[in-house]
Order: sequence, then structure tokens, then C-alpha cells
Amino acid sequence: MNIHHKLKEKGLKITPQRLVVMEAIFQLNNHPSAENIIEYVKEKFPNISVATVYKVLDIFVEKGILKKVKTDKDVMRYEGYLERHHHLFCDETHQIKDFHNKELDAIIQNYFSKYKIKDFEIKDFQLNINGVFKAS
Amino acid sequence: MNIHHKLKEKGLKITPQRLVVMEAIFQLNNHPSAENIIEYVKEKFPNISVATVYKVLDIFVEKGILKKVKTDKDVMRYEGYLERHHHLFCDETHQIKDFHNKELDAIIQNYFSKYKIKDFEIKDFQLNINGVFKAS
DNA sequence: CTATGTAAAGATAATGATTCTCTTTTAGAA
DNA sequence: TTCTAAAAGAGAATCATTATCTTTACATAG
Ligand SMILES: [Mn+2]
Ligand SMILES: [Mn+2]
Ligand SMILES: [Zn+2]
Ligand SMILES: [Zn+2]
Repeated sequence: MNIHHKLKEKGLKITPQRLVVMEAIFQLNNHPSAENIIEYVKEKFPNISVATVYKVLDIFVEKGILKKVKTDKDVMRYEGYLERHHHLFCDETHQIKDFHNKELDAIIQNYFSKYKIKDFEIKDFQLNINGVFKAS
Repeated sequence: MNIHHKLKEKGLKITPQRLVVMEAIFQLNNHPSAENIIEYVKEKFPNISVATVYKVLDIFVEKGILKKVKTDKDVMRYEGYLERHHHLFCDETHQIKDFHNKELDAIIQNYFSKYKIKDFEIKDFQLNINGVFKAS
């Protein structure tokens, strides 16, 4: 269940570059952009090429090891948390936070099991929640 | 409630370019990209500048006349339908279709009125539904 | 353990959607 | 009609991402 196994399982070679990209994703842990990841990775691996990072991210997404997070900016963001979950988007700071809630998932799931969408087979869903973060 | 009024209301000048961009959005009617819009607009308005189209789209989004549709591609898409609604994303063709359902909205709304998210004030939400379109 | 083939990394150029800058035109108020 | 700020037009610039090409190194077999 660790990265090594995951790469093996997907038929990908285990390389230090791939490992450090995964580490970056989990350490940064806030839906980082490629740029964020490159910055992190360069600390430990100053000679890594940006192209390598992009290629690693691409292949990880293709193999289902990472997911892209859609935003309304032209910079792609990534995450390694693959379970179903939703996102809180701050209108002001553009921060993104995860929101998990089994109960809500079940409610929506249940709704779709009763009311099928014509000519469409649902594979997955996520709720985008827009608003503003308030100080606690 | 027409475009003229909307532009006036927002303090924007009424120009043929702005009108034709709006027309494009509503005629194309499937979450078109800037490129789609430019293509449409050039038919009737061959000398319009791409920069103008981008500027018009930007200001319309800023003023709340249009909305951006988030995708996992690096091409932005736009829509003029502003009521709350959700999107069906086809994993295969990348087609996007609107999905409206008051009942579902109410269920989710109701859920959030009972279970507040800590430190976050919800302004709006949309459900992204991924899957595949099937022939009827 | 070593050799070998192939997948991956590195360097750097190219791409392409979008934005910027600067000049010219025009909507719309007076 | 005149005037001026706002908007349009042209084209260069930006910059995230991809592509190309060469070099390196994982991983398997011998
Ligand atoms: Mn691009
Ligand atoms: Mn860009
Ligand atoms: Zn997430
Ligand atoms: Zn829509």
C-alpha cells in the first residue's frame, strides 16, 4: 500500500524523482500546483528538471495515483487523497480545503440510486462548495 | 432582463462586440471555450480581435453576467446560465451537460442548514458528476 | 554481479491559451 | 455636435505546460 508497491503495481519504475514528487504531494498537503511541488522537490533534489516533475505528475494522474483538482485558474493542482471527498473553495484567498462527510455522500448516493439520470452512467461525483473561510 | 439592460445595470457600455459575444454564448449553448466563441463571432464580425473577446469574457465574469466552468483541461469554458445547477462531465468525450434538479438542491441545502461547516460560510455549491453518456 | 534494453530523466525549445501594452476608435453623456 | 472615458484592435509578451532529443539508470536476465 506504500508508494513503492503502488508504482510496481502500475508497472512503473521506481525512481528517486517519483518518490520525491509523491513525498511533496503528501507533505504539502494542500492541493499543490506543479510549481509548489517543484519548489519543494528542488530542496532535496536541486537538479531535477521541471519537465520531469510534469511528466511524473501526468503519469501519476493517468495511472490513478494522483488526481487533478479543477480550479478556475489556469494552474493545475494535484492531490493524493483518492477517497471520495469534496472541496471548500475560498472566494477570497483561493485556498482549497478538503471536506469529507460520509453522511452527505450517502444522501447524494441514495438520491442517484433512486433517480437515474437519462443517458448517463455516473461513475463518481464531488461537491464544490464556494464561500469564505472565517477565523475561529 | 435582456443583455442591453444587463450591461446598463452593470455600468458597462453597450457595444456590438459585447452583444455578439453574448449571442455566441447562448447560441453555442454548451459551455463553449473562448476559441469556440471567437470562431462563432468571427462569422458575423470578421475583424474582431481575440483580445477583445477575452476582455469581454473577463469583464462579464467579473460582473456576474457569465460564469467560468472549471475543467481539468487548461482551456477555460464559459456559460450564461446563472441559476444553481450541476454538471455532467463525460470521461470519454469531455462533453459537459447541465443537470438541474431542485429536489437534489433542496436536499443538499437542507443538509448544510443542519450541519454547519466549521469556520466556513457557504455561498454556493455545485455538484460535479463524472461518468459517461450512453446512447438512448 | 554484470551487461543490456528500455523506460525515465534532463536540457532546452516549442506551443498555445491568455494577458499586456500601446494606439485608435467609439459609446454615450453633456 | 463635442468630448472624454471606456472599449476595441493589433500584436508582442507571458508562462504553464508539452514536445523533442540526448543521456542516464532501473530492473531483469544471464
Ligand atoms: Mn497551454
Ligand atoms: Mn497560461
Ligand atoms: Zn481534496
Ligand atoms: Zn452549466
